[in-house]
Amino acid sequence: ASAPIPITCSETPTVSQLVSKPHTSGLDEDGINLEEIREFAKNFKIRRLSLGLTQTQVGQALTATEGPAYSQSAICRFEKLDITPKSAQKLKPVLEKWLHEAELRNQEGQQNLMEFVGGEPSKKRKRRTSFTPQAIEALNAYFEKNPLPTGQEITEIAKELNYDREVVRVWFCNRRQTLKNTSKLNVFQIP
Amino acid sequence: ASAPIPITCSETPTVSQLVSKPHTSGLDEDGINLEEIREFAKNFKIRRLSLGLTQTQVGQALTATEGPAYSQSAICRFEKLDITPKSAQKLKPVLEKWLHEAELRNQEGQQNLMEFVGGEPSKKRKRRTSFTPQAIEALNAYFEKNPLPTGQEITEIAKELNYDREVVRVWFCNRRQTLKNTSKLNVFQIP
DNA sequence: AGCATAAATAATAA
DNA sequence: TTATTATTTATGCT
Repeated sequence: ASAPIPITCSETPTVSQLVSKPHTSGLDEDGINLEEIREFAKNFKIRRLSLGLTQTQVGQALTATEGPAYSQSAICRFEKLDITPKSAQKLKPVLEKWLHEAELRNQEGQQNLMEFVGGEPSKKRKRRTSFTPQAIEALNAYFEKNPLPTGQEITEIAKELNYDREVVRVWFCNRRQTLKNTSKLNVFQIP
Repeated sequence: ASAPIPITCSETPTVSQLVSKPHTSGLDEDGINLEEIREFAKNFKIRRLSLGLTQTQVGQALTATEGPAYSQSAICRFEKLDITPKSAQKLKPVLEKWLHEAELRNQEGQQNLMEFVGGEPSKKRKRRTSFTPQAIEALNAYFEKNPLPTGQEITEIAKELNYDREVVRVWFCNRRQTLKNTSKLNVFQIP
């Protein structure tokens, strides 16, 4: 059979669904200890944050060291237990081992950890950009014409205004966000 | 290893600048224990995250309970030690007391913590909007009537709302997942 | 002293 | 998983 087109989503429930069921003993039908996974997921997040690592960093580091690739989304879903028990069971030991190793490196020094994670040792936060009034005016004009420019258009705008492309892209993101918030404010609570 | 943090300005230096100076004993000229403040700031962040609180929540809660108002920026600057020793010294006991109280409440249950913090107990994360508000309203109405529509029903809904059938199908998939997960989202709840 | 918003991070529709 | 939205954190400014 080729190219099956499922009409409904998989019926396999996620860990968070199963673990909240009151009458299960903590083991699912495959003998997976859901309660243990829940505990670990909670703990994992706190330990990750204690190390000062992001979901993205963990995903990228795992992708570099282990076989399969792990995206930021995958780590996010594990922490929220928004995955099936089978997936969680498979991922748990990988995360456990990696995190333990990371903590050991961290004790040897922050530098060792960053080396282990694979990122640049001291990636600094980008300096906050100050747009000139002229640039803001121009950006707003573009935004009014099209609040959701394509990648090509962003590149052109950035070139025209002589700003970094990424900076322009983020400006549009934040501008959409701000607009959405303010218009919502007007809808729900008019002073 | 070198600390590339030049203190060029003539203004009062921040804690993070002072604490990184190699040959100070940890006490500044006013007898403030900078090392202790640094330790606390680091610890405060981890404990805050363990409680699942944002800087904004802490600031708002402090504003409500204590005398002076604290913005999210203020909490941020404290955690990063981007403040003068004098300010840090003043803020530290306030944060310490508040956080301890929050942790006690948390042990009594997640609900107690949220009550203490002052936020709405079950404030749901706003949903990402790729549909128009009208469409979402309609979709939710359909979903309430039947969260698991047949292929035929999906086709009809899609036609009615003038969206692609596949788009509507996926919306229901994600909607089911999201609903189930968000109601059990609380990782930190006491079993 | 803190607002406005740029940048970074987490969550999620597709 | 990818690409984007939603949320949180950080900082330039006055």
